[in-house]
Amino acid sequence: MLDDRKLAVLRAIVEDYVSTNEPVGSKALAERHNLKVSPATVRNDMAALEEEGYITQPHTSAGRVPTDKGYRLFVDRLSQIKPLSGAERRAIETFLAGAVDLDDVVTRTVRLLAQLTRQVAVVQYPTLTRSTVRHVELVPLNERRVMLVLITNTGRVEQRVIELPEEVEDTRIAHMRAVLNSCLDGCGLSSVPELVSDLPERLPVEDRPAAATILSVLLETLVERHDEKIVFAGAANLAGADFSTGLRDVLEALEEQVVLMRLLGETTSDTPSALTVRIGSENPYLRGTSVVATGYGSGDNQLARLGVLGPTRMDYPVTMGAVRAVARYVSQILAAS
Amino acid sequence: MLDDRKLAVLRAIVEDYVSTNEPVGSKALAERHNLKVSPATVRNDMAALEEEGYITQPHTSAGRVPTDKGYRLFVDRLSQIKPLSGAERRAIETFLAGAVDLDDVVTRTVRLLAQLTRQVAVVQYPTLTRSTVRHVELVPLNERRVMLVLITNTGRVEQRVIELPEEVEDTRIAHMRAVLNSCLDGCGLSSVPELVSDLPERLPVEDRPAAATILSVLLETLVERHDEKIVFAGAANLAGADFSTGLRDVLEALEEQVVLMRLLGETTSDTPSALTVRIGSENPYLRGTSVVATGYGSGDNQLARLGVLGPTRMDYPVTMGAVRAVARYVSQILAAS
DNA sequence: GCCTAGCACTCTGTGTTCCCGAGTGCCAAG
DNA sequence: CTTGGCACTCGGGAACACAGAGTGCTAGGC
Repeated sequence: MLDDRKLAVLRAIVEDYVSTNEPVGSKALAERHNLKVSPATVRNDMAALEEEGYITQPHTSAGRVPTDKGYRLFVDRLSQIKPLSGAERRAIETFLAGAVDLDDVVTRTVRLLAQLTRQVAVVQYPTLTRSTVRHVELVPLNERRVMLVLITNTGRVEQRVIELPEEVEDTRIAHMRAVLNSCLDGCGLSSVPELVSDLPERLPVEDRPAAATILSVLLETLVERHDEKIVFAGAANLAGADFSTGLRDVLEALEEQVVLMRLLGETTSDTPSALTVRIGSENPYLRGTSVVATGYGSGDNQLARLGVLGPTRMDYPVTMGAVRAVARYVSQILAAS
Repeated sequence: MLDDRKLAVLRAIVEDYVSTNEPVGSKALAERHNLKVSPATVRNDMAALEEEGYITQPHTSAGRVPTDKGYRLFVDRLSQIKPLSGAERRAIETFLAGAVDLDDVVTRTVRLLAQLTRQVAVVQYPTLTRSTVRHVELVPLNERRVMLVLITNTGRVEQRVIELPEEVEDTRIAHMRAVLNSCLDGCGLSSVPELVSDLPERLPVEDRPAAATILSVLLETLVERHDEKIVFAGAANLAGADFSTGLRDVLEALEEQVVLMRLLGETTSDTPSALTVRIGSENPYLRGTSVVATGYGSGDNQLARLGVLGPTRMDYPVTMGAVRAVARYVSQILAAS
């Protein structure tokens, strides 16, 4: 039903439309890509492609434009991910290597990706799930308050100020800290709740109310910040593009963590580092945009997702190449620290 | 030269133009605001105002529009800051009170301000300058690496992974930590450099190379993050407005920390909590936008700045009220923690 | 001297019409 | 199955007219 030439025509349409932003007609197509057939033949193929729903025409007599379905076929079967140039690779490497902490890694990554793709980049902070506890710190602020600092092996630091139910001396706080650390050091975050459950019993009776308060905050910290935090960059790149849904909707979505999460999607457990491409109406919200995303993280320890968001009319091969490359480099950086 | 009625006319023009977004003519003006004079008289006044450069007309025979100079006069002499409603005040209070740490305070503040003003809100993280050291932590990661965590009294936490020049045992690290804390606890960040200068001499000779490395990173941390970090929210509010300079420029500026800093401006030391209003061409970059900003922080300890950025055509009284109110509440919250 | 009414004038924005050209679909011939 | 030819469609730009809002100016009234 769709022979090779029809597929070639579809590929040509996608490529031309992406680069020119204008509906592409049969004549221009036959010329630019040497298809060795006449415009009339191309027209027949186009009619077939339109019949099948891969392309459409904005108005009766204009050129053709790919549909979401057309882009999908293009991405799946007609294109190859385009690798980055050597210069780009080196630039990425040196830029990311300069990061001083996790925050910095994430910030640099998101900017880098935005610049590289000229789209909006989105990066999710590594989740705590598979991380392990590196250190727990209790810093007395005054008699009734302590600051809880939780440091994980991914370099993440969580902090909470805790109001104690009663005054507790510094030495007793120090003791609790020691107990906490001996108990949790190196343990996976997911196992913290059970490890901690019988902990109050190992403390003197008078410390238990304070300990209970501290522990409840600790557990809260673990679940609350699970994988909530997402940052984006490159909003300026939206200015040029036109979205079927208004620009406003896109900007609003970018500031809604929840929506962004849904857009980035889940890392499928079987193929963790595979690129996910969601085109137009395939997206949960924001039907008019496409999302290219992938998981990243060190080794088999899949941590979080990153990707870019842009108009459906996007250079998928290049974008996919950039997303994949950046994800790899970030994973390396994270594994090294 | 500018009698009371002319000023009233200017005020009316600004108010009408801000609310309707259309050049305002003499007839509509005489009707809506009961000026008790005829359109013709208003026209004469308008001609005078235009002569002085307070208003202008987009084309011959359209209504008048305020110039930057006109807005300036309006803000300085013709308007009063509009206080928030009781409901709004309560909403702010409860929303900010729910914050769990400094990050959260800043995030909530910027979102709140964006929603309240329907503009882009910008918040600078409290600077470290006047902060004091609450605690310094050194966490051994392995034989050659430690993590430095610096906690300040403003609830800020800075962290760095440090590569040591040689292997150092955990007990020696613990000792360094103790020395560091005894030396720095409670001291102002600005005094850290001198306090730390003779510190290596108080350590055993064999620890000095490692200590030097750690100290250099510590000092770096202090200067580097000085007042660098700025966040914004509410970019979606830009979608409706029209800027003389393109939307793209505004979005780009928002992602440039340096530009944002310049836009927020300096806190003038004599009147720290005064509202700064920069209108259109008064701004260093982004000549087409206005910025309403103010310092915030606890008590006389002025910490950082926050504000909003929007089109020159902005409801200044309301915006100024919101900025002032939010700054006050955040200052309270910070003082309490 | 200031305010007002009237009037002629100048624009912008909008609606209409017209036409060109790109692009199509279809048909018949190779 | 491919190709050339042909009639058809429709969007978008140019030309044009027109109504309406708003102005500046001048002359008269308080």
